[in-house]
Amino acid sequence: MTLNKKMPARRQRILDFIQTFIEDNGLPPTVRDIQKACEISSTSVVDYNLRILDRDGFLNRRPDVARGIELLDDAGQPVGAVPRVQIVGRIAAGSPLPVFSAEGNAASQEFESIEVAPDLPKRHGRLFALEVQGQSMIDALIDDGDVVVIKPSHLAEPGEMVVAWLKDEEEATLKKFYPEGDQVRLQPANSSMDPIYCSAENVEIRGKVVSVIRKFG
Amino acid sequence: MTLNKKMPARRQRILDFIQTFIEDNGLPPTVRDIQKACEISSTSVVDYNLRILDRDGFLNRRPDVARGIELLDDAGQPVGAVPRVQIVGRIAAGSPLPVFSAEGNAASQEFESIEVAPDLPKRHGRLFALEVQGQSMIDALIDDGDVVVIKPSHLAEPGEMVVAWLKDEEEATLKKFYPEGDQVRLQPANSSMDPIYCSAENVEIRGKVVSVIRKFG
DNA sequence: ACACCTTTAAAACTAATGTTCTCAGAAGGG
DNA sequence: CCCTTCTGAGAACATTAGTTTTAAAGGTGT
Repeated sequence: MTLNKKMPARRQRILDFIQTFIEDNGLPPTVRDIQKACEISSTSVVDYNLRILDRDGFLNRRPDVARGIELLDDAGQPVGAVPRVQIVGRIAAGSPLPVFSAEGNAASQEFESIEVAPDLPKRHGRLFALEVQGQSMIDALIDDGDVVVIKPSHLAEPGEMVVAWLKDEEEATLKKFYPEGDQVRLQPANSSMDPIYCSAENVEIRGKVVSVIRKFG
Repeated sequence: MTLNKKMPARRQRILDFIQTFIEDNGLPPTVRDIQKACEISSTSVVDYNLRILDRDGFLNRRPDVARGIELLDDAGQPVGAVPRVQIVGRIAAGSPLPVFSAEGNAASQEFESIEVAPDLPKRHGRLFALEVQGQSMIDALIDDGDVVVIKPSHLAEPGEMVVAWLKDEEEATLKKFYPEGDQVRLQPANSSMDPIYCSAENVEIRGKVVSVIRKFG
């Protein structure tokens, strides 16, 4: 989605410079700032490239506004905005897991969102969150009210903490994932607890746990 | 430190507007943006007030730069920088707690920092963090490697999660704080565990736990 | 070679925007 | 009361900065 066609080196350099400039100075650069920094002979060339970057969704330009450049991330959202992830539902032992839908969050507007550290979305892309209800995840060292930040995925590397759906039990659980042949070992984070063994067909990975956040007050 | 003298309502309004504008638009406002929003009759009045706000350390103005306003926080640092809290040390059962010094972090440069959600520093001010080493905090549902975000304080309200230093035992612990006469009840977060009772003299509160962060990958 | 599109270039134009000048009322101190 | 300082107002000024115009060089496919 990020690039269908090739990005000319000069245009990439412009894009990189804008990001660096904003980080360093707290405000977007002017056309002439870009011109000098990228060693471009004319402002019109900068304008030309900005026009394309705008058209291709890499940034927004506010017409006739000084420094009116706004960088967009891969999801088309302004960069530098407060990083929020939607809490798409609650998770508890025995309760059905909400569906992770990358699009069409129209129905989930009733749920809140939570602020997270900016490096999370930066490193993992689009994320969702679940609020844990009850003490059922205590073996994963996750308390009532904790928020679990999740990257949607159907695959996982051995050892990764995943949101697993046990089909037969109709139960969601947070465990470390270890495939062992046609069996799967699900290891609780609390190493004093015993693992669960399931048949691979019975386990459905819904996502990887990226972070657990507990807030007080 | 924030204000020695009175801040006129209009000047405060300008300051608030600048902050809101930056949050909403991702770039600072122009003098005329401020003029319209704050219903000021002349740009020179805006300039006059900005000059004073600059002199008093509330913001930086870059001369002759469009939208060259940069808001500063109470510590004189640019607002909007990535929110980081210093990890001032590690905490483990039986190990001495590092001292929380608000100033003079010159010696603690060897430690890393961690990105946190922007609302944490916004709500609680200056924060520190400790990285938990080992399984000793497992009764507080805190795992090896978790980062505990702390607001320095020597007082706490009943029920708050605190960093407590037990003098006799020379031990740091994270528990919920309940004063009971000249006794103190320290309740683990995991409600299936039993509380500890100490004499009030033996307990020293070092800070309040604001958040616990666990990152994977 | 020829159309056609992309990209670069130089210069000028115009709107946006920071700054300054002059004037005036209000507030406080001697 | 007069003087100074702080604050506000209106207008003009000067620079910054987005935009446009025109032209041409570099590809690509036919």
